[in-house]
Amino acid sequence: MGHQTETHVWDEELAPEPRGRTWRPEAGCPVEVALAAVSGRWTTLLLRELMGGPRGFTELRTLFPDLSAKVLSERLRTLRERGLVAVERRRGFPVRTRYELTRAGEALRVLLVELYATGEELLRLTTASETRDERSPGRLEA
Amino acid sequence: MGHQTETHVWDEELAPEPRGRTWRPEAGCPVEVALAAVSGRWTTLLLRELMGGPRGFTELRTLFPDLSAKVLSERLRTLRERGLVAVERRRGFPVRTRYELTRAGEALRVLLVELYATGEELLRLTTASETRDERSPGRLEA
DNA sequence: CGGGATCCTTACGGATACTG
DNA sequence: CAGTATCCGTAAGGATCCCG
Repeated sequence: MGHQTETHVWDEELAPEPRGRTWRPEAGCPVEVALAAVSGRWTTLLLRELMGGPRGFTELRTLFPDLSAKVLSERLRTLRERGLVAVERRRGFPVRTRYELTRAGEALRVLLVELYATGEELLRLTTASETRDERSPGRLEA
Repeated sequence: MGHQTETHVWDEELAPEPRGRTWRPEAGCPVEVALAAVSGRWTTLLLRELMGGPRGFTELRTLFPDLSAKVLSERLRTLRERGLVAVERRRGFPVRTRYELTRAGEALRVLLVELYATGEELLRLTTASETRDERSPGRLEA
């Protein structure tokens, strides 16, 4: 069976190149990469906070009282591993740590803004008129 | 203790209004709403496909051979519950079903495009130069 | 101060089999 | 054709305690 890749018509906006033209969730697909970056509970909140500048561990704990130390350091480690956050440790006593976004981490700002905008749009569309089947009369192709 | 909400300086772009100014993952936060919409394995792939027009159940199964019937119908049900997808059933034999995006579902297109763009950017920034600490000398506030 | 180690519980995704 | 029902393994998130 020839794969459907050959015959399928591709939306140039949604899948401009081979990496996006996948038929399974592939780690190399840009969409998956971006989603992985912001995935996990608390992650977007942490990113939002780090967008305001470097923060310390305890500082973050104070800002997010319901976030346990374990999960916080887990999130921060993941963000480090993904190259989105960098750490700086000041020796001495007490120990000081600063977490800050890398360039890659800062690149997520646009996405966060878009997530917010889309979320608001969804809230508008789904709570305003609770009419089932929102589809308007004649519009499929713009 | 007065909550930090009163004293915290807010990024008007990241959190323009109270719903985004949360200190825990709240379901009402627009960012969470948007993330919930695209969350789950296979979800973005299904959305990408539905952006091209209505699709049938078996059609989707054929397009995604590695996606089991259980997970597919699970995803479709979730998307329906979130008001992102609508179903149309043709009676008779054999049964025909068509899944299509609602207006809310179509609103996700912009987000998918942004996810792709951000993902590519991340791939660029993290694979090109594998230098640790990507931060450039002097730039925090633009 | 800034975590790591351990344990537990639930949610998720996948495989298989069956039905209107 | 278009699903549902059942079972199962893994991973994610949280609670608690401990340590340099």
